[in-house]
Amino acid sequence: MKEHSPALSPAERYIGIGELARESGCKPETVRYYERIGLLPSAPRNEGNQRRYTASAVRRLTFIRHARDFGFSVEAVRELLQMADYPAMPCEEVDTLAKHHLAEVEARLARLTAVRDELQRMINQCAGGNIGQCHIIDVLSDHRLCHQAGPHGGADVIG
Amino acid sequence: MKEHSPALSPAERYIGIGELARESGCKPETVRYYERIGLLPSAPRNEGNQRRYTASAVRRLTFIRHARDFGFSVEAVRELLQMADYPAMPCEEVDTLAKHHLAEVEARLARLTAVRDELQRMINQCAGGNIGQCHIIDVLSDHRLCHQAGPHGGADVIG
DNA sequence: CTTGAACCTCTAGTCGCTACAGGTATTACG
DNA sequence: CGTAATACCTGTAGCGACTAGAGGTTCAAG
Repeated sequence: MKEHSPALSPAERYIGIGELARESGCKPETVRYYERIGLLPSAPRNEGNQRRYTASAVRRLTFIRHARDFGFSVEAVRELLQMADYPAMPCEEVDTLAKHHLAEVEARLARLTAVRDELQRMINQCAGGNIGQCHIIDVLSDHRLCHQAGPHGGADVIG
Repeated sequence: MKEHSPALSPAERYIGIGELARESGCKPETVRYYERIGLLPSAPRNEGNQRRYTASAVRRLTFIRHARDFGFSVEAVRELLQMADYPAMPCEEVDTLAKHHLAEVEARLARLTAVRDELQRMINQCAGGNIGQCHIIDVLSDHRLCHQAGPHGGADVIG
């Protein structure tokens, strides 16, 4: 017996973790990871203990990957998935989550833009002499040479 | 004996890790971490085994923090520090490092901008009904609804 | 001399995967 | 049918750059 269930419609065709991963743009390890942390339900297994997936798993995983690509955290994706599971609910919460995320993205953009401008200034002002005269090292050594108002915001907050 | 060395000039005054951290804008834990990974040299200790720092440590740590604020990786900072230690060397390498980093920042900016635009579009098109009709969920479910050319680039690459 | 803040080391946790190691299952070919 | 390549399994450890906590010591002020 190759598959767990007999007589499947084409729409219910089972695929392995590799094909699922290919179709949704991630790696098998990541799929198993998502299962472990509960983003994907535990997949049914065939007789040889290998995970079998249907088209609905492809859809769910595609949703996850896409939301992750947009920069939503795994926890946010978890909430989005819960919401997506109840199509009759008002979409207010989805909207709120998306707006909150947009605000974060805009904040990061602002910081990153400031950093880019400052980096450009640093580089443009480097006359190409030796390190002792190098404007880049100067700026890094002394925040006052920086055109920013305050601190840039901490490394983790930049990216 | 309170301090390790007698008769210090005011410029050589010793401070503790807390004051160093305050003056350079990070936490004592981070200072110890930087020492552990070799960004800061092992600090001399007083008789009670506590780290004592001079103004040069403040300068070095400020340099580190500032470079990190600009988004340079710890490894890049390590290289910058080495270069800064040799002021007579040509600043070509510093320039290259900075330019390379600028290119990365610009790439991130481009991706983040694309994400912001798409998020804005998603949110604007949400009519406020229920989740079944929600454009945000639609876009996340189906990449074809996205105005992007290709994939956004993977979550880690966004920030 | 006592109290409380600051300091010490060591370990483990964060986030979102990714990469092994060491084994089993499936599949394609001859 | 046998074999070899590939895909899959579990479990654990690693990445980067810290951060947090436990459990203890030292310092500085009153």
